Amino acid sequence: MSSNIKKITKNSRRKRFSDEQIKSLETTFESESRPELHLKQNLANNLGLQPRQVAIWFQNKRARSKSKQIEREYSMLKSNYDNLALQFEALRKENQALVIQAQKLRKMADHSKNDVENDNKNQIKIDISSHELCMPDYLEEADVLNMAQIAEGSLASPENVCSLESCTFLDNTGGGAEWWEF
DNA sequence: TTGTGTTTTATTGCCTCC
DNA sequence: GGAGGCAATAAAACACAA
Repeated sequence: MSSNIKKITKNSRRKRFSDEQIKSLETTFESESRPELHLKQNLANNLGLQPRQVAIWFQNKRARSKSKQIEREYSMLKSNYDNLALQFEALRKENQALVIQAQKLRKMADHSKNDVENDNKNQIKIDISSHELCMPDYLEEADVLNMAQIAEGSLASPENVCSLESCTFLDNTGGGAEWWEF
C-alpha cells in the first residue's frame, strides 16, 4: 500500500455503514449476491454511498458468506465423522467378540472330529472309577455317557437323563472328553 | 482505562473473461 | 487491454474482560 493512500485513509476517518444501509445491502444480497453495475449504482445513490463502496461491500460480503458456508460444511462433516467413528468402534468390538466365539467353536469342532475318528477305530475305552470299558459300534456317545453316569450313581431321577444335544458335554471344551480314554 | 481479540471497510495484486 | 471477481492483507472501529 502506498504512503499516499495510507494518508488518504487516515485523514478520511472511515466510518461503518449505518444499520439502514446494512439492512438494504443485506436484502439485496439475499436476492442477488453479484449485482450488476446499474444495480450497484442505484444502491449507492439510494444509500448515499460511493458505487465503489457498494462494490467492495458485496465483495466482502461474498467472502464472509463463503467462509461461513465452509464452517457449516466442516461442522457437518465433523459430525458425520464422529458418528462413523462411534459405529466403527462398536463394529470393531462386535467383530472381536465374534472372532473369539469362532475360535471356541473351532476348538469344539476339532474335539468332535477326534471323537468321530475314534469311533471309526471301533474301540472306545471308558475309565470309570478305575474300570475300563469298551464301547461297541451300536452305542451312541450319549448312551455311553449315560451309562457312565448311572455307573457312578449320579442320576438321582429320570429327568436328569440327557441326550447329547441337551447336555453341556460339547459346551465344556475338554470337560466331557475327560470321560474318554483311548 | 487499556490491552486484546473480533468485525468491518478498504486496498492490492493476480486471474479470467470478453 | 479493461472490467470485474477473488484471496490475502491492512487498518479502523468496535466489544469486552481485567
